[in-house]
Amino acid sequence: MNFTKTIIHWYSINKRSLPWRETQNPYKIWLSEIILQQTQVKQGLPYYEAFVSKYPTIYNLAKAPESDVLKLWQGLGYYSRARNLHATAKHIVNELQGEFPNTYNQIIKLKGVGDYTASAIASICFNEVTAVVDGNVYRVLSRYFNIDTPINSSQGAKEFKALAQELIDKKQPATFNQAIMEFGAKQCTPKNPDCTNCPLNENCLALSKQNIDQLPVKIKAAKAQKKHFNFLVFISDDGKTILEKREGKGIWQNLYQFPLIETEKSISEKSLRNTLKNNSLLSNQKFSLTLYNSKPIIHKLSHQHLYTNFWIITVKTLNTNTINISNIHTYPVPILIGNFIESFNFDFV
DNA sequence: AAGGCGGGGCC
DNA sequence: GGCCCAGCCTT
Repeated sequence: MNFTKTIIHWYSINKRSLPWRETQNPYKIWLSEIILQQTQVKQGLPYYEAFVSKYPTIYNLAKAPESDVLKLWQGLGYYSRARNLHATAKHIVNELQGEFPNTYNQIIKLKGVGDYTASAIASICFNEVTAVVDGNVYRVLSRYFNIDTPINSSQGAKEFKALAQELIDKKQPATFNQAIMEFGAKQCTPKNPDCTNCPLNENCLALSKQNIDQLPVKIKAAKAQKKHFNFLVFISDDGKTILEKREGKGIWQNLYQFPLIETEKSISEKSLRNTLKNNSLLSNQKFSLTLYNSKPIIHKLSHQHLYTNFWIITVKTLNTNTINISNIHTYPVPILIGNFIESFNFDFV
């Protein structure tokens, strides 16, 4: 049995039951694909359910405020996905009369949709013969054919796309695309793949050459930088605090945070106290300052390691950017802030 | 071509 | 600690 037939047969036996596999509705498929970008099924599944429940159609999503969409996305990461999702929903409703584009060439024009996502939607919803290439596909193909072209190079992207396009089942592109991804996720895993019980082990070139552990080849990313984040958790006598919206580029765009002092090195309480004396948010009032966490909370992002302190500052009154603490749970915040809010007992206020 | 962009899970 | 995950966008 050849590669394509074997993969599809394996899938028919081993596929997981997942909600987006029960539909060809382009809105739901699109939603699931955006959620699953760089995200494992287990992590994305509850978010998919929540979005379908709160926004059953693209019209519901288009009508929502961006802040609500970000709130529902909170904790999933890569928030540009949520911003683009919302912008694209509005675009389809307002400019395309609510009609989801139905070809790869049209779909890929949508904001937040690249080659992978366009191929997934076009094949699953509209039966177009266009092969998906995601992390799973890179791994399966690089191993089966023993290809060492770096997968995160432009040459690699072209090469693997062309190979997948050759292998795709022209009569059932949707099934093949989902099958090869599922195969990568459950059989040809990154670590310790179960090659002994693999239906492709007879002709897998990397296996015969003992190259499984070396493939796929990936150009290494730069190491994460360390930063020191000092969040100022103001609490006023009348139950207010300060949350600011992160504007511009950079992490957590359009999410909210406590006022932040970012430093190259860690900052002492004494030095922070001096800095605060001249802080306009305090307008020369007396204040008390205590560090909430006993040691810095290390929040690891792909490209930054954030050494974080939460400083509690009680003060009589606040004037700028204040919110009522009783409403704090309605703002979209990065999970680093969200975890703090959850663990810190604001109820006494 | 390279770097930015999250958070969780595994080893 | 490092690596990976149903990638995309900007520079």
